[in-house]
Amino acid sequence: MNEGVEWAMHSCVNLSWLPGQAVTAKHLAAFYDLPTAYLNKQLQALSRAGILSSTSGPKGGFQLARDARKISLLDIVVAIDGADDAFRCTEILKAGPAANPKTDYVKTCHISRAMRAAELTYRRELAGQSIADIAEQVLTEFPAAPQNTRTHLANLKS
Amino acid sequence: MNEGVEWAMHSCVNLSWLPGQAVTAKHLAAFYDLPTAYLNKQLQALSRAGILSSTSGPKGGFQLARDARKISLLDIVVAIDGADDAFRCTEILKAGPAANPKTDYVKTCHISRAMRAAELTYRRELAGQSIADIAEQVLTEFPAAPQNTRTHLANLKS
DNA sequence: GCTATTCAGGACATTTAGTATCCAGGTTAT
DNA sequence: ATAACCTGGATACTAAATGTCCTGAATAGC
Repeated sequence: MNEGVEWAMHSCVNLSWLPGQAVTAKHLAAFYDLPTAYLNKQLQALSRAGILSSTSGPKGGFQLARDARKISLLDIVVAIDGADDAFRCTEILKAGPAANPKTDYVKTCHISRAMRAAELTYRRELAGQSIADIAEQVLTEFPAAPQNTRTHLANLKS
Repeated sequence: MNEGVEWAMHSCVNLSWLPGQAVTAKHLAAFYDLPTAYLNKQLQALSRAGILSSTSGPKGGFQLARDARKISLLDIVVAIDGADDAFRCTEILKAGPAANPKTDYVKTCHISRAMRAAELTYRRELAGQSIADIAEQVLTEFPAAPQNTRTHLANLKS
């Protein structure tokens, strides 16, 4: 899985501490010492997916496009890593002796179906966790986290 | 995910129709028109993992090393694709302002934990499906499958 | 023993995906 | 007007997946 997924999730949690405030890619990158230009690519992907909204120009930057409770971890995985399953059925049964060229083996092959079922439980689990859930867990463990994040980002001189 | 996982699973189902009989990599590859040398690599991995047993020399080949009910889809995924999670926590929190160098963020980071939890449901699902389960499903739908597989493999002239 | 068959595994080549940088162009606050 | 900032394409580098080839070891049949 793309490493950008991790960056995107942490960045979204950070942005959740600053609702309605635009944060530049440069600041988000500096927070974890990430390559700015490359993180920017991930942020653009989140923006295209409607997870973040971006504003150009001075005082511009990124912010959550909707309530953190409505942004699931799955949303971020799909935005950064794509919607494809990890296991891709290439329908090798079509090359076998009992093959029917008309059959959609992605749907009928029992191996494909078992792998797909596992993938669905994975996605269901990720869909059930929101950025707000993560933020709340962090808040419980580190009540100072939001303020710390805000002051640290504010102190990053552009 | 490695495409060899799909090949390995189908090959194991085929081998489950021929208990106690060695089948060569060449024959297993010819069954689905797969590259012999490369499939052989996957079969070797299954052999190293104790899923298949191999015998050298004429009349040699591969066979299931244990009862198909004791071979889960997860066993095969791990043997071919490795045991690593799809999401790899790189502990970017260590580079953040509230970092504690002593902390194991793979275990304490809530994002890491959420991703890990999803991965576990995925693995639990795959661990609950055996090659025998798949074979049984195929048998129910296509009662002639075992015999067809046997005769087809037998007719593949070396 | 000799030979043919087959697995074991290392070396290598090719292709594809992930990682990363740079720049030219458009937007906007001051 | 200028500087800050996002957008997206072009490009380069690296790592992983895919695939081939070859040598060596084991073994069945003669």
